[in-house]
Amino acid sequence: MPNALLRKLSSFIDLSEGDRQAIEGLCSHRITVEAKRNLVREGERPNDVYLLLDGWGYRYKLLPDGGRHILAYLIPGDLCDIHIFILKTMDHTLGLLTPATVAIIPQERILEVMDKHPRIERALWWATLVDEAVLREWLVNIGQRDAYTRLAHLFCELWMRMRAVGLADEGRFSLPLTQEELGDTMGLTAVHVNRTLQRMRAEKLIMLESRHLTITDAPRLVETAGFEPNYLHLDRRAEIAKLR
Amino acid sequence: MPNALLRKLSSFIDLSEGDRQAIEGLCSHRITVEAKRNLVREGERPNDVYLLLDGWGYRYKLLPDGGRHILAYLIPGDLCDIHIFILKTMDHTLGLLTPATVAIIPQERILEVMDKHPRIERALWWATLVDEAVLREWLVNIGQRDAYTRLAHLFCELWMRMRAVGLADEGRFSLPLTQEELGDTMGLTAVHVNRTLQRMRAEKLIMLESRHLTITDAPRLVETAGFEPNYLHLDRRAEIAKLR
DNA sequence: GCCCAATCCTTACTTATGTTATTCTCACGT
DNA sequence: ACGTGAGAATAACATAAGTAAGGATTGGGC
Repeated sequence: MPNALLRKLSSFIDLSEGDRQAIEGLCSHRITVEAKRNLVREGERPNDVYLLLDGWGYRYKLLPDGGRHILAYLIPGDLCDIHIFILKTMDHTLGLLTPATVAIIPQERILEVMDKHPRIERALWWATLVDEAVLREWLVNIGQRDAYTRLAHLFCELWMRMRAVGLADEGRFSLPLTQEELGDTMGLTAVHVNRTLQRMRAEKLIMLESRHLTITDAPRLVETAGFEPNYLHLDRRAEIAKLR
Repeated sequence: MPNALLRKLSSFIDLSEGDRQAIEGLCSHRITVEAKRNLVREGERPNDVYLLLDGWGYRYKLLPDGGRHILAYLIPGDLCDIHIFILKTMDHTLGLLTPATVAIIPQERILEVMDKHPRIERALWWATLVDEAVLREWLVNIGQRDAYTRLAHLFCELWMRMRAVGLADEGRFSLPLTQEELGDTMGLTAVHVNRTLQRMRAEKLIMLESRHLTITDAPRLVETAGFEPNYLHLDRRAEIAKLR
């Protein structure tokens, strides 16, 4: 299995053989973690950078009233904040949704590699900025769109991101999220997520079963979502992965 | 009038005299811009970094259906993304709400200063990461809280941020936002913002008049918002500006 | 001092989404 | 095979927030 980080960064910038080896090197210390574990909790200050190689992770905050809001999903190739050590403490929690393979990279290693490989440094910054851009788009999504459009938009985004790391064939990919988790992501209740998914199924846009999403009518899904992939900043190689 | 950026960064880190002068130097090229102008539009690729010295700015995205969502407010001392040049194009627009004084800093100047002054580099990263943390909190705000709590939370945040740059005395500060703009920020209609403000006034939490917000019952406002300022990462000097 | 436009406020009515509760369906462990 | 529990699916009902439209204020430009 190819290295997801390598694959992701390559879609942004051409890497030399040395760059590639350096990236492989970063992933050398791997651990496997069971589902539902937290990697870093709100209030803590991690010493390492985590890189997800396999499985799904997520960022979330808990509210005093027991609510939870999911802030981001991490798929293979995604890094947690490479500059977290500048801040005193985490303001949210980073957890795993599925069993996962995680590379643990000590701060110094990352800094050293970024120092020696300017292209990697640039690519890592790109990845960080894209994460932030995704956050902005989620804000728009929740703020401005109704439940149906919102879910459609999320599915389009996850589809594109999974494709970018080679984890979606055609319109089908792993989506290990419960309706409750989808609700906590979109600011909806699980009940309403269910209603909305029924409708999307009835209208033959998607199939969602046994933790896999199949997009059955991509053009219409993209259209109803008003999905514009520019915020993912896949520009350079985006041609390869055109929407249709 | 003191330099707002200097003031903000000082609340995070102790700066040397040299650092201070370097920061002052960054602000040397100033322009004044009239209200409602855009500084950088979606799709463009700016060459300079903008620093807001006076007035209010905001980031927003327009939707195909004519909707608008406001992603962030910029108050004096705030910078626009110092690494925007890594991405090919802006995925949102940066505009001004009021007449403003803006410092224009060429990329190279910023890079040069960051290179020569590691403390400034660190402080600028801190500012960037805080901006992102604010984005996350906004997502939670819109996703999980009702209109009343949402507005209360926004007011708490803006109050804290204005205080951090010395622009709020007691519970009063400039808030040049129309109800429509508040709505586009919180994912609400102007009508509902109005209703909600009425209620907040009736319950004596705030006064909002002639573009100024006065917080009349801070403890209750903070409590109803469930406001936890940790995400603003004001840790070091936060003691000075305790909530109550 | 007066006009115009923007902002604000208000009302009556509609609707999307939340709430609560019950049943259904598997996957899994013993 | 059997029970258990998490997740999914429904249903009836409640409510927060949206819509549309009009009137009241305000403040800046002449």
